[in-house]
Amino acid sequence: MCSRTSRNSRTGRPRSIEADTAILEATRAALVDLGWSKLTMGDVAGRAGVAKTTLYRRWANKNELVVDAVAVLFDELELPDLGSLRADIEHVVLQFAALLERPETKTALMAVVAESTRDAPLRERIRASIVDRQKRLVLDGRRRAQQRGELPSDRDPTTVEATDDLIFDVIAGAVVHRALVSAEPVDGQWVARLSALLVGGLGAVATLGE
Amino acid sequence: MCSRTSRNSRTGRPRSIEADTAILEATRAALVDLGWSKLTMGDVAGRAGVAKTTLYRRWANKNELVVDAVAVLFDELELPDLGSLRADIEHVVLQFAALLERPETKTALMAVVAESTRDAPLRERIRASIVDRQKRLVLDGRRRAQQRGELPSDRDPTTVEATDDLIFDVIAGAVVHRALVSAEPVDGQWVARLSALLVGGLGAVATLGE
DNA sequence: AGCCTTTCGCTACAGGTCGTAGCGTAACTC
DNA sequence: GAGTTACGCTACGACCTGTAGCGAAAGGCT
Repeated sequence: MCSRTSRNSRTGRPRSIEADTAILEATRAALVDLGWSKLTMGDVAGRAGVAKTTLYRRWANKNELVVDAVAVLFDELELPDLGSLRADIEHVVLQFAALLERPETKTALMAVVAESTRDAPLRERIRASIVDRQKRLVLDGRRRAQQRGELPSDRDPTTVEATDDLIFDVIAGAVVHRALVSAEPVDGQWVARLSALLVGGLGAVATLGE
Repeated sequence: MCSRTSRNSRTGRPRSIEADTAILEATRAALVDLGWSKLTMGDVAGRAGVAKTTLYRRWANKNELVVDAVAVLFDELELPDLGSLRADIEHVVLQFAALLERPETKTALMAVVAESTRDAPLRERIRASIVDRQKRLVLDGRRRAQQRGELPSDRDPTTVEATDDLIFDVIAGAVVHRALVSAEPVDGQWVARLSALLVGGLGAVATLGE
C-alpha cells in the first residue's frame, strides 16, 4: 500500500503502523488547511509527529503520498441495489459527488492526475487505488440492469468492455467536470437530469420538464 | 488579456507586445519540455529572452501565466454545420480531444483547474478564457439541432439553460476523463459510441454492434 | 529639444522547500 | 547477545519564489 522499498524482511525493527496512519491522516488535514500547492512534506511530518526523513523512507514524493492519503476515502463507495438502473445511477453519482465536495479530494484529485500525465508509475498508482475502485461500480450496475431486463444482454465481449469504459468515463467525467470545472453543485436535480440523459438520450432530457 | 496592473495610461514607455507573445510561446515550450510541475518562472524568462521581473510585472504567478498561455489554443475550436446532431457532436469532440492530446494542454489544464479550487480569481480567469469558449459550441449545436427538428423546441428557459449546462459537463467531462484519467485514446470508434449514447441513451449504445 | 512617466534588463537578496547524508538510538529476529 | 532495520534529529546544498533597487530605454506632452 505505501512504501515502494518495503522489502518485507523479517529481521530488523519493523515499520510503525501507527506512523503510517498518522501520516496519511496528517496529509488529509494539511490538504484541508493548506490545499495541494502549499502542502509541504515538512508540514505533514510535523502534524504527524514524525521526522521528515520517515516520510521519504516510505513515499518517494508528495504525489504518491497524497494519492495514498486520498485513496482510502474511496473505500466508502458502495452500490446498493435500489431496484432500477436510474435509481442506482443517481445514488452512486451522489455518493461520488459528496466525495468530490470534500476539501481534501477537491484540491488533490485533479492535481495528482495532472502530475500523472508525465509520471507513468504515478498514473498506475492512481488507476489501481482510485480509478479501478470506481469502475467496479459501473460493472455491477450494468450487470444488474441486464438481469432486470433494462438493458439488452451481452453479445460481443469486446463491445461490452468498450461500453463499460465509455459509461465510466461519461459518468465520472461529468461529475468531476460539474464539481471542479463548472464549480456548480451536484444536487438531486442535476443528477436526475444526468440519469435521464444516460437512460433515454438527449430527446428524453429535453422533455423532462413535464 | 494579460496583466492585472495594466493601468492603461497613455504616458510612459509602452509594454512590449512582442514580449507578451514571446513569453506565452516560451511558456508553452516549457510546458512541453518540463511539464507543469517543473516549469519555473526563471526558465520561461530565459526562453523568452526577457528578465524575470518582466514576467512578474504582467502575471502575478505561474497559474495565471499558464492559463493565458494555454487559452489561446482554444481559439481553434470551431463548429461547422455538418448536417446532423451526431456529426456535429463527433466533430467537436474530436477537435477537443486533439487539443487535450497536445503535451502543453495535457499537463497544464488539470493543474490549473486543481489550483482554481482554492483560488477564486484564477477560477474566474479559467472560466472566462477557456470554459466559456467551449460552452458556446454546445449552445450553437443545440440550436441547430432544434432547427433541424432533431430536438424538441424550448419551453421553460431555465430548463433549457440547465440542460445546456448538463450537456456541456457530460461531453467535456467525458473527453477529459477518457484522455487524462483513463489515459486511453479518443478515437473515432469511441466518439461514435459517445454520440450514440448522447442521442439515444444506454439502450442505443448497447446495441451499436449491429 | 527637454521633461515626465513607465517599462526594461540586470543584480542581489531573504525566505522557503526539496531531498539527502550522517549520526546515535530504539525495536525486533534468530 | 549479535545482527538488522527503522527512527528522530540535525545539517546541508541546491533550487525556486517574489521583491527591491539601480541605470538605461522608449514613449507622450509642451
